[in-house]
Amino acid sequence: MAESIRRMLGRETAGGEGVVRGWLRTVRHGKGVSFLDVSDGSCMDGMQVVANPDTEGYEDVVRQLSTGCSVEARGAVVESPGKGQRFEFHATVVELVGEAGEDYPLQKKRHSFEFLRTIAHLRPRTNTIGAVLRVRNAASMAIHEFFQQEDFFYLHTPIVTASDAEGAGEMFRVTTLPIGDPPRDEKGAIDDAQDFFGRPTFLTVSGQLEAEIGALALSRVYSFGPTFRAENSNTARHLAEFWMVEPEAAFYDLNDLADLSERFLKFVFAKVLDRCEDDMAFFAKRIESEAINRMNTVIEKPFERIPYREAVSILEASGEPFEFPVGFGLDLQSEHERWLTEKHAGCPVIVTDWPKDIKAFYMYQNDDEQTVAAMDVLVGGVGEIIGGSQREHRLDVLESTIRGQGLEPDDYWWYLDLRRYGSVPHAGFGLGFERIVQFMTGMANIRDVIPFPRTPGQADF
RNA sequence: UCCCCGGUAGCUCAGCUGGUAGAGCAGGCGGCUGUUAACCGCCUUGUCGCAGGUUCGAGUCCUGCCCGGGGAGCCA
Repeated sequence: MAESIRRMLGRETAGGEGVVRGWLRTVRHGKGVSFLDVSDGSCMDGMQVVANPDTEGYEDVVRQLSTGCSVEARGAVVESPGKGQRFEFHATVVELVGEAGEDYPLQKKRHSFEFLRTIAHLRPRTNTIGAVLRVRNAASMAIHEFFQQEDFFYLHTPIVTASDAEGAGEMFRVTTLPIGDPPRDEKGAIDDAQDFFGRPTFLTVSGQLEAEIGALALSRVYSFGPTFRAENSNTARHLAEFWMVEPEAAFYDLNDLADLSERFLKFVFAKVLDRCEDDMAFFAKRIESEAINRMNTVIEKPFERIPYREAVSILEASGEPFEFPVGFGLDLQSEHERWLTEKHAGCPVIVTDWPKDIKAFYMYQNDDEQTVAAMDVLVGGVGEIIGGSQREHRLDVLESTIRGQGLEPDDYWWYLDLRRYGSVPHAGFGLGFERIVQFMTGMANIRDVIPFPRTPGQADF
C-alpha cells in the first residue's frame, strides 16, 4: 500500500522513495516544470508533486492533466524550496489513473454549500467536506474511547421499533405491505396483522428506552447509532436521519449525570482538537473564527449549574429585551439559553430541575412535585447541546404520570416491568451527533456535516 | 407546516424605476514564470426554474406551480 499523504508529510526528514496516489486539486504548468496539487483525503494538505521533462510521462500525461483526475506518482520526498509546504514530491513517473473531463463539477474555486449538496457524491473531495468527515471520524472514535474508559458498554439498540409511543416526534412507518393494495380486515381497515412483524413498526426516534434495559443489567451502557424523525422540519438544525449518542447509567442521579456530561464534552472536544489540528485551523480560518475558541471554553472552564427556577429569576432580572417571554413553566428559548451561557456565566451552563409539565413522562419527579430531575447543557453559540434526566424508577409514580399524560400503561409494559423487578435510580442523556459536529466546525447548516443528508424531499445519493 | 428571500453561462454572481443579457472563475488558444485557488493577452458558452397572464415589448410586472436558502414552530 502507498503511504498516505498525511504520513508522508509527517515524516521526520526528507529523502526516500515513495508513491503518491490521489486526486488532482489543481495543476500549474511552467515552461519546464509542472506542479500538481494531489490530495488523497488523509489530511487537509495535499502533496505538491513536481514534474519536469525528465519525468516519465511528462508530455503525454502531466501536460494533459486537469482538475479532478486521479494520478499515481512515483518518486522521492524532498524538502521544498518553495513557501507553503515543508516537503514536496519529485516525480520520476506520473501515471493517469482516471481522467476527469472539462465538465468535472468541482473547480479550483469556492463553491456554495448549496451547490455542493447537489453533487454529494463528489463533495467529500472538497477541503471543507473532507475536513468535516475527518472531524466526524475523530469525534466518533473519541466518543467510544470516552465511554469505554468510563466503563460504559456499547449497546446496539434497535433501528426498527414497534413502539409508536416513544413520544419524540413523527415516525417513519416500516412495512412490507403492498402500498397500492394492502390487505384489509373485515372492517376495511388495513390489516396490520399481515404485515412483516404482525403489527405496525417504525424507525426508531430514540434508543433511550432500550438503553434503560441495558443499564439495568450492565450498569452503564451507551448507544450510538442512526435515529429517524419524520417531522417536516426544514431548518439548518434538522435532519430526517441523524446519529444520536445516548448513555444510560444505573445508580446515577442527576448530579452524576451532569458530571458525566461535563467530562464527556471536555474529553471529546480535546481529542478532536488534538487529532484534527489542521482541519480545525481550517474551520477557524475559513468557516467560523470562533470555532476553536468555543471548544476551548468548554474544555477549560468548569460548567456552572443553575436550577431552572434560579435561571428564570436571573433572566427576569437581567433587563435584557428578550423577544420571547420568560417565566416559570415556560421553556427557555434559544436567545435565553445563549444569554445565560454567553453573557451571564461566560462558561457552559447546566440548567437543572425543570417544570414537569414541559418535560417527558419518564423523568424523575422531584419532592416539590412541580419539577423533574432534568438537565440541559448549554454552550455558547448554539444553546442546548445535551438534554438528559434522571429517570423515574418508582413504579407508582411512573404509572400515574403515564396516565396523567393520557398515555396507556399497557403500551409500556416492559418499561414498567423494569420498575417492578429490581428497579434502581438511573439517569441518561442524549445528544445529536451532528449538532456537536456543527458546534465544533462552525458549519452553519447541519446538511453539510453529514455525508449523505436526508431531509424532507431529499434522499439522493 | 407558517413567514420572508431567492432560482440569470459549467460554477459564483451583476443586471436601477420593463427596451431584447454581462463580469469573474472554469474551458480553448498563445505568452511567461520553482509555481502556491499562479500571472498576462485573446476567444467560446445562455430555452434568464416551469406554466400562464399584462404589455408594442418581460430577466425585470402579475398569478400558479416546482426547487433552494433564511427565520419560526418542533426538536437532537
